[in-house]
Amino acid sequence: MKIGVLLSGGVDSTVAAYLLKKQGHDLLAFTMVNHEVNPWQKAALAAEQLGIEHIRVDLADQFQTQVIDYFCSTYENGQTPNPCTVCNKTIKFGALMKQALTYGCEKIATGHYCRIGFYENAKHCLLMKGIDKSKDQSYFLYDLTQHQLQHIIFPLGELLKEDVKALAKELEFQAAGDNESQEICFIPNDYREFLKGKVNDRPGPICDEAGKILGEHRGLSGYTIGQRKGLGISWAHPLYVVALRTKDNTLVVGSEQELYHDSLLADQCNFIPFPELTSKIRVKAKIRYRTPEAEATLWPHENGQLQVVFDKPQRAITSGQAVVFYQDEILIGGGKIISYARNPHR
RNA sequence: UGGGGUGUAGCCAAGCGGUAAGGCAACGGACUUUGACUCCGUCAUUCGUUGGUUCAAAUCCAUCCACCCCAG
Repeated sequence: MKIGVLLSGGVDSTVAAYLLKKQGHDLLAFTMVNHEVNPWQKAALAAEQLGIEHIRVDLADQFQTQVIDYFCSTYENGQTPNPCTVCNKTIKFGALMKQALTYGCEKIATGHYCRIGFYENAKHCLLMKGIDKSKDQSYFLYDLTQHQLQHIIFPLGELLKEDVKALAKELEFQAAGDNESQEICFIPNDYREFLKGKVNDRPGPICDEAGKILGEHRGLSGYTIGQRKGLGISWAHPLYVVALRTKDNTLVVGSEQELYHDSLLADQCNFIPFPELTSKIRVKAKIRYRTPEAEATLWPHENGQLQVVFDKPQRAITSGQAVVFYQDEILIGGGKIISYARNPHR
C-alpha cells in the first residue's frame, strides 16, 4: 500500500515510518513548513536514515490563518486556546493529508499513540485510545471526521512509548535521544512573548471575588483559569486564577476551592460513532489533556450545544479548552468548552 | 518629644535564654505534543541600632532610630 507518513523527525514519527516500511509498504514522507520554528532539517535527516522520499509542504499561510490567528484571538477573548486540536483537524489531517492524497497515497500515518477501530464492515471508524495509557493522545484528535479517520494509520497505537524509544535507540535514529517536551510547535519558548504585539491587551487589576484589589496583571492573555504561578501576590494561602473578565480587564483570583465546578457547556461538538447526540448518555469526560477522566452525563442542549454534568466537581474548567468524551477505549466525541455552570439537572 | 504598642527574608509570621518553624511570593528542575495544575529543590551565619548581663541573647537590661495608636 502507498502510505504517506507525516514525519517530524522526532522519535515517534520516525519509528512509525520505520515500522510501516518494515511491513513492506511504499512510503512517502511529508513534512510541513508552518512558521518560524520548523523541524525541516530534522525531518530530512530522519527521512534519509529511513531511506524514503521526503516531500516538503508549505502550509505557512494556512497555518497562520487556521492556527495562529485562532490562537491569538482566543487569548484576546479571555479564553485559552488549544492549538493542537485545531491543527490536527485543519492542518495535519486537513491540508497536509489532502496534499498527501494527491500524491496517490491511500493512507496517512502519524506517530500518535492512538488506535483506529472499525465497525459495520469497516464502513465506519472508531477512534480509540493508545495502548500506552500514559501517552494516549486521542484527546487532541476528538474533532476528526469519519472521512479523516478512514485515511489514517497509527502504527504506534499498540505500542508502549518505552518500547518505541528503545527501538529508536537500537536503530540508532538521530531522534533517539530527544526529550519529550514539545510545547507549542510554533512558539520557541515563551508564549507570552509571542503574543506581544499580536494581541491587544493591557495591564489591569487583580481582584478577589469580593472585588478587593490585590495586585496588577500584565494583560489577561498571560493567564488561564487555575493558574497559580506569576500572580506575584503573597497571601495566607495560594491564590489561583478563577476568572478572566474581559469586560473590565480584570483578573479574578481566589482559593483552590473556588476552582471546582460540576457542570459545563460546550459547543462546536463532534461525535465520531454517530452524527449527533439526541438523548443523554453516560461517559467519562476529560476537560484537559493529562487530567484523569471523570464520570459524567452528557445532555443535548439548545443550538447544538452540550451540557456536561460531572458526578464530582472538576478543577479549573477552562473555556476554550476541549472536553473529550470516552466510553472505555472509545473516543465518543468532544467539544469546545464555552463556560462552566451550576448543574441544572440537580 | 506625655502615655501605650510594634520592629525576624520580597510579604505574612513562629520563637519568650540554648544556637532562626511555617505559609505566600520568587527562582531552578521534573512532568507535558495547548495553556495550566502538580511534584522536587533553592531561598535570613542572622532577628531595627549600639552597647551591656550571661558559658550562651531574636529572646533579659539600657540606648538610640523607625513606624503605629491614644492623648495634647
